[in-house]
Amino acid sequence: MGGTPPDLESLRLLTLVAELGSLGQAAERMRISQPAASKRLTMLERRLGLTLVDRSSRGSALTTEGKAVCQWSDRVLSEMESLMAGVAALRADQDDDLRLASSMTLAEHFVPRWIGALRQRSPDVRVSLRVTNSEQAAALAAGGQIGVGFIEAPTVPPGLCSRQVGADRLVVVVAPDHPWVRRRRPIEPAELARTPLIVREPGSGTRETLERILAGIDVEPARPLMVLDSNAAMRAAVAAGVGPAVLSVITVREDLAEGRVREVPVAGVNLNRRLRAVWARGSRPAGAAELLLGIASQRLPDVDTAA
Amino acid sequence: MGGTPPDLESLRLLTLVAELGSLGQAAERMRISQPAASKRLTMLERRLGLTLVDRSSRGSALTTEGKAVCQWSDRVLSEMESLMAGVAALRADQDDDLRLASSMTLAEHFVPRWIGALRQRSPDVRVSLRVTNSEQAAALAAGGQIGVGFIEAPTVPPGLCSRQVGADRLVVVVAPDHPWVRRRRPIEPAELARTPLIVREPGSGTRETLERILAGIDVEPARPLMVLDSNAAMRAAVAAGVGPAVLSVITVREDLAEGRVREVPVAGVNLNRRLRAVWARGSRPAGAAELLLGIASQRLPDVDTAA
DNA sequence: CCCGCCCATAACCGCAGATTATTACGTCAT
DNA sequence: ATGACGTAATAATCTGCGGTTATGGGCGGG
Repeated sequence: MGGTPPDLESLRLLTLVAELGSLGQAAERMRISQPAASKRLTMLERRLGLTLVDRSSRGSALTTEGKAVCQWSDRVLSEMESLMAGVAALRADQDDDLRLASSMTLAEHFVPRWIGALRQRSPDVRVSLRVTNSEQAAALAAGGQIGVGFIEAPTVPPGLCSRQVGADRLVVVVAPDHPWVRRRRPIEPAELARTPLIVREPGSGTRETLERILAGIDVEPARPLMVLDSNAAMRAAVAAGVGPAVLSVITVREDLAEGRVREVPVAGVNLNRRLRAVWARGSRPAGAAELLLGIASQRLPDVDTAA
Repeated sequence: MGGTPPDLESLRLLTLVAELGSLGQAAERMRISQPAASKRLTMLERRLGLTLVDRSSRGSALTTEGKAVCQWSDRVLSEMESLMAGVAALRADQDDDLRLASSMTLAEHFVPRWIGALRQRSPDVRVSLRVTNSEQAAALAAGGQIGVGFIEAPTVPPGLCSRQVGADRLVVVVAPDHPWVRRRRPIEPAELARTPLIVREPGSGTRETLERILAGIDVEPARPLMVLDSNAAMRAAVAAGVGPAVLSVITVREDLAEGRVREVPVAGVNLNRRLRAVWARGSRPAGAAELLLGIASQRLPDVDTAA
């Protein structure tokens, strides 16, 4: 009764049944035969141990439970679509209409979604994406190799125009059993600077922002406890109790919500930062690039920037 | 070259390789043989058209592209985990330690995640969930049939204690080609009240909140244009141009971000509302219920409540 | 130098999931 | 009534994905 995760095709089928109100039509939309769809759905219900649809002789409607599962499925499928959009962009490395580069954080959470939205509206544009760090992305934008770059650096490098596409905040995180969790008052920046931390590699926007903050303090910063080149690795290291780290709240939102790591307040420094789209001064984005910028800034991501 | 979506097992394998640094160890963790893992990964790379891992004779490390895909995969897998947690809770309808009921909106976006976090920490608690509307959930809580209910009603029904677990805002949304999109000034509440709208069924928190707002205006409200009992159906109807609707910003965030629907500002009414956990007065949540409440309110969801 | 760990390839096989053909059930129009 | 058209379920069959075991080939450390 452990419950094996269902495959995405079945979930997609469920959403189609919800949308079209008929199992056969859903089957047609998926380019499979009607019996196949029927069996799949039965199989899905057996796997989940739930009755998802009411079959009547003039159509099928979702049960209450079916609706709930359908909504959760939508989210899974949506993430998968983002993944596919990202992959398509990673793959098309030439012969493309719009070249992008992005820092890790932005690439992880936003860029694939924007690309997906762009492709929905103009499906024929070829988009390519390079995932690097903020420094590299800015350099590529300045050099004209890409149309638009997405960076999270504290300042806009010279020679670039920019537009804000989101907001972010750095947080100090530790494992739930770390002594800092029990503190009653925020820690002081000086103490943070003296503590060996898990940090990203030089050139990353996160690292650079951190250094800029600690540079303002009259304390010799401690040597890094560990240098990692991916946010996921850092999250795992923090949760495993290796030590404290400073990370974008976006990347650890889930870990925080589920209690795998804890946030430690810091006194008196502004850890907010802006996420920006950048492009070479003089070459105003046009066509696909313009459209993408519109999508990206049309609705700024909701981020908790409050203390 | 359309690109078939990969199966979740392969994505999981990728994340395990990233975590463990070795294909063989990842295979072991997944309870499959090493050759199977090797073949799967090769297959995945062929499917996506990308080189994801650098195989060396003393381990495997992800390429830059591999890291990006791995992060996107994490999100897909995380949503699937939520789905499974939700399904497990829907299924266990008796013989359980903690009974929950939730409105649609909360059930869609938050409750499965909280349940998942709860199960991670104490895997042996049996949780059950009923998905209804706010009115029903509150009634179940008041009647003692459930331990905790999650509602989005504007007021706390009598006889219940509550605790805020999130914030939300209602928005007026229309299709991108609706005349309201072109307006330069916010629409007046009276005009909204006079317009036939797509609404949820009576008893839903969304409907109730809307009626409470429109009741404050000295205008006879128009009859509904269409009554639907699921947020997804409303989103589809709005996007299809059926008419305007008033929905939780949470449910339409993606549609807004990707331009499928547009938000129409409303003048002079407060559309914010609180998402609450409720329980019967007198029976303070204990045990699993207490833990879940802690998880839910430990970190309030980041929601854009600003105008 | 050989033994360990890593990964890839080969040959085999079982089962999930597709197909077509057929049955059964309701609704509606004639 | 009755047949036409929609719905979905069942039966029989087959293909191929994804698993297994067995084996071979680099590379590093004791």
